[in-house]
Amino acid sequence: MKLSSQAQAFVLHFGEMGSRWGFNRTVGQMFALLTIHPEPVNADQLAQALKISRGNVSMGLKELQAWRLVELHHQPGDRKDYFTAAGSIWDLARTVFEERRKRELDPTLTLLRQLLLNDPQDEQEAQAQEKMQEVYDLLELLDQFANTLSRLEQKDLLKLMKLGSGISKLLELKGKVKGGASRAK
Amino acid sequence: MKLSSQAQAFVLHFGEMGSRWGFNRTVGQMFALLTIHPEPVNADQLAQALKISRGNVSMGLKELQAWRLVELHHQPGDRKDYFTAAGSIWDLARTVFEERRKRELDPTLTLLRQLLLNDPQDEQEAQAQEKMQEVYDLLELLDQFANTLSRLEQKDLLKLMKLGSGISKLLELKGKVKGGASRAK
DNA sequence: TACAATTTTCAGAAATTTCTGAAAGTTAAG
DNA sequence: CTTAACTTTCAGAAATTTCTGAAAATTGTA
Repeated sequence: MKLSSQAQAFVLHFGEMGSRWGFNRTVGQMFALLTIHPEPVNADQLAQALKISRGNVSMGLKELQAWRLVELHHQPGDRKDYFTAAGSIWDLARTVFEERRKRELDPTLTLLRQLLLNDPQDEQEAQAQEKMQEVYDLLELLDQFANTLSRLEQKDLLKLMKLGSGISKLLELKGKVKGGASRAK
Repeated sequence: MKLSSQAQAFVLHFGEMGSRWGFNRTVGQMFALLTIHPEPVNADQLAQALKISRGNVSMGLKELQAWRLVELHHQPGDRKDYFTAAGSIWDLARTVFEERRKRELDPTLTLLRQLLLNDPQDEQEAQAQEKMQEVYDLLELLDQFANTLSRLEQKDLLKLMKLGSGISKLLELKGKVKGGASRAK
């Protein structure tokens, strides 16, 4: 498997960005390669194309499977496992978005829920809890919103994202229109 | 400066989550502490409370300043620098969101713009570029949307986030209502 | 200017994460 | 069952990131 210099640059960049997006360099590279490569790719091909060890590829694929970003395929008469990116670019983005929501918000929500169960023992603690409650409320809202967005149909999501500042205008409508959205069943 | 065990837990957790949110452990801890602490805090207090070196505090504060998450204050008659979190919880969240957009999307958009300028040399490259274009279009849209959201007034943002699945209903309205949002000036 | 208080820097140490490759494990075919 | 093809595991090595603390730089005051 030969990568064009374009593809090479794309793959290397995803490797560099990987850590900001929640995975390590080689996982980022593997994801990039599978994303632009139209044909299913096997582990040896990945190791060769990315110049990394076979073991590393195995671990990386496990990670990508945990993220639900790859799909396993088989070629008739070949015992190797072949992989492709799991779905369209939009599907992939949605999956990354969902996984990140889980990893970046859920643990904190869980902890804050715990901490907020305790009664504050003094003024100092009461003040800290107030802040924690604010953090909790915001993250909870964000979590629900992220959840809503990732459940939207692509058509609606696209419409929403293209609204731009028109969003405010649309929000003004809410509740002002006879039979408007807020009242719809 | 003494931290209650509640505050301690909060701070340690932010330290652990730090790497997922884009900063390292001690920066995460410093951010958490400044967020729940009502009074301005100086570098020595941070070092003592978090049990880290003075040098590390200095680097961490530099990082938090780069993120625009802290504000510098001075106490009359005291030459030390004192810090507080920069604004309300909402302000902070918005800032983190904006910074992350910059760090996680902009470099990739820049690279893809570059790569897409080149004419594909063969079929293979043409196919790869098609995918890259898709990735670009999606990230560009996401970037603009993130931008729109972070410019929204808190009131509107809150309204939007609370809509839940009502979003689809509201989107249906778009363009169907006389003088609706899409046509408003 | 001189000095003391404070902050910043940065080389090397420590901690953490990632990677390799050999060995162990699994699976399909004969 | 046996074997060969393939995948996974994981201990230790390598790479990277973070942290420390002493020295250098900066700053306000007298």
